[in-house]
Amino acid sequence: MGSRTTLRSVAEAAGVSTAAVSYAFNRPDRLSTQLRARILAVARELGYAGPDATARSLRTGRANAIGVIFTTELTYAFSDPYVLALLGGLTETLSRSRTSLVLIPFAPVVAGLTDSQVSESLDAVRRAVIDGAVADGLTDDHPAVRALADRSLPLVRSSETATGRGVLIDDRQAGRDIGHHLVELGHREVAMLVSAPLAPGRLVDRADEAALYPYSRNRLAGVRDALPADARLRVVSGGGNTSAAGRTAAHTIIAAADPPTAIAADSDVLAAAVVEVAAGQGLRVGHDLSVTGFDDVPAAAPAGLTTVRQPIHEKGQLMARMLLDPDGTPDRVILPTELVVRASTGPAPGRRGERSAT
Amino acid sequence: MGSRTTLRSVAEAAGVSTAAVSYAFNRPDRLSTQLRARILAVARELGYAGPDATARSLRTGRANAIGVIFTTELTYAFSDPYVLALLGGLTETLSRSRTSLVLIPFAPVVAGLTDSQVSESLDAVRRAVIDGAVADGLTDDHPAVRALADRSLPLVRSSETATGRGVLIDDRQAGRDIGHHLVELGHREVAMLVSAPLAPGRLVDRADEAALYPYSRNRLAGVRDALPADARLRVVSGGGNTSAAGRTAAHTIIAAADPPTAIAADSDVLAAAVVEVAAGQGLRVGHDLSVTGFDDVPAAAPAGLTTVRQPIHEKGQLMARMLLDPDGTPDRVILPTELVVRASTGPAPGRRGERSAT
DNA sequence: CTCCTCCTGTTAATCGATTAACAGGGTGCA
DNA sequence: TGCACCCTGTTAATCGATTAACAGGAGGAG
Repeated sequence: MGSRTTLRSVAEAAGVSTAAVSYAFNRPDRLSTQLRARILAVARELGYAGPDATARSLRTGRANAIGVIFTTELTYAFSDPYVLALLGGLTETLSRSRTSLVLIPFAPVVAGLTDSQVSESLDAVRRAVIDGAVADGLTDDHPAVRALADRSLPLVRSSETATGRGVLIDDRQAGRDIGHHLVELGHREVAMLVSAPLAPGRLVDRADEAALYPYSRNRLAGVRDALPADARLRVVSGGGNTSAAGRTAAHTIIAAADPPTAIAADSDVLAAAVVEVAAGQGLRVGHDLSVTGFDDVPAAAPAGLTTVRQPIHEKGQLMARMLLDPDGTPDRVILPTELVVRASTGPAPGRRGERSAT
Repeated sequence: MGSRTTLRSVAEAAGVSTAAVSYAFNRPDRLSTQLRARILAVARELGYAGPDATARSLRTGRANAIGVIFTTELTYAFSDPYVLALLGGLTETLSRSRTSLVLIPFAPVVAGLTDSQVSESLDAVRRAVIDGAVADGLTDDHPAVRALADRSLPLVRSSETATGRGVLIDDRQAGRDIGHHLVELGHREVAMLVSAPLAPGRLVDRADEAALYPYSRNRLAGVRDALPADARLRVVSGGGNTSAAGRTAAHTIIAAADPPTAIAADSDVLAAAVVEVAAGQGLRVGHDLSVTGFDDVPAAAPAGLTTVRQPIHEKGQLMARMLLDPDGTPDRVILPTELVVRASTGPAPGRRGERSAT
């Protein structure tokens, strides 16, 4: 009376031990059919729906859930095709083992956060009842990653510098592929558009490069590798990887006194924004201006976007599997990428026909 | 040694009570600055990252998380714009209170599930460590909803028959709005395309109607209300609310011996698929065939789709707020909808020019 | 000098389960 | 008859914290 019904109250009402009630719900074979039936009947009568989830988690040490950290505004995250594909892969694998996915919010790192904001944000990370977590695109020294590591939770990362487990792609090689493709087409004036926590359109100098996401840095390095000495590469911030930010940045680039002949974007979202702006300015994409993306999201093919395909869905599946079955999976996997050439890239203007063999 | 470090081991190492350690982490003001510093130092030394999340949840009775049930394949869910908008609204509000969102998988009800499949699926629902849950588009007698109710967790629904709390729209009125619009345009041969757990393209008879989602039934009833006696309405299953299923259904409808002049779809996704198929068959949408959708998702405007706008994002925000602050929010809210007329609807063929005033 | 408060820290009950170890009775078999 | 083994069910320790109630000492007011 008064207090909620628990395993114990059911046991008392049925005149058995709490162990018996527990077995009635968890191990039917440990009890005679009649006793189990009686216990279940008493439970139903008392409105007892089964063992409490939290208590069970505490006792068994399993939460049946894994977490994923969101450092961007969650609202935006649900419009990012990369994130969606990753979530799709994760949940597909998780749901097979009846494991939930916990979306953990962390204050977006738009501007610098004060310490107290960070520690407040960390609260959600610390309080999350999970068996492991996925941190995609976060550096080792990100507060959330650190908090997770401190909790000594199994962690899967997508970062190159992964300590512990990771599923990654060779961003630098992918960058080279893009670079070579553009160079082959005769481009010597290239702009790289990276999503970064910097104002969209802003020119990224060497000092700023530290602020870039690790994958951006690597892709950038790859593009640099591929460019010959006589080529010029400028790096421009695309802001938060949204269409709007991409358009802003695209305008800046295109309006420059000496615009590039090719723009290599960090993501298909940004690339699509560039294509849109370019078309709006009367430029023929693939002729007057070449544009490349990254990821090969579903929208890339219809848009005719040259891009690097990475198996995002599989990445999510694999990350989930690594957390569910640590022993049956490797600690580190590098997934293949592939340059997909479509209509958005073509010979550099003024050099048409010069395309070198293969 | 051997065992993980806990609040207790820190207390012992520091030579204080466990209460002191707890206070050091949760209530700085209860301890002298020096003692707190000493405890924190000892904790750091021992690699103690703070109170265990699960134990804390058990003791305080708060999980700092709310759940949302997914009955469709999760992979698909992340491509459904309605779901994404709802999730966006939910997470936006939740992240402000540092609350996580738990995505709980439940076996998709494609075909009939066996009892054991259902009870296996229910496991995730029972084990979810949450303070409340959102069940969108599920009937009262859905096993997952029942399981949640049995756990006596606060529940927010979007269903008309909501027991407890709910955020809903007037689906029937929305249906009437669509019906009136089409009737005004002179349409008398109308097909309603509903997402339902039935084969796409299949004609839905009165018996099948019980299998429709509640919102579909209500929208259907609304359309029926609006149609005059001389009009004919056929109901067709659009399957699982995907483009692919929608295209299949669209083909069936358009290929019929006596095709309708207007197709009212249950969702913008289905409507867009219809438009695509119709265009592919050389039909001019808005002239030869009128098409309406539902939701007014982002893609609807560019596609020129006539549809009913519902404030999905706000719905999500409100649902979250209801769970976070039960006392400060009403039990039941009906959100407004609005018919948005665009180019996909026009006068019925053979009646052009007859459009009645307003 | 006495009484009252405030400040710090401790005691101990409690949240709601799981499960290894044990025990008693029935069966099967030699 | 004796012994081993299987079936059922119980005992009791444990998972890792939170927090109301209490207590001792310091300082202030009267």
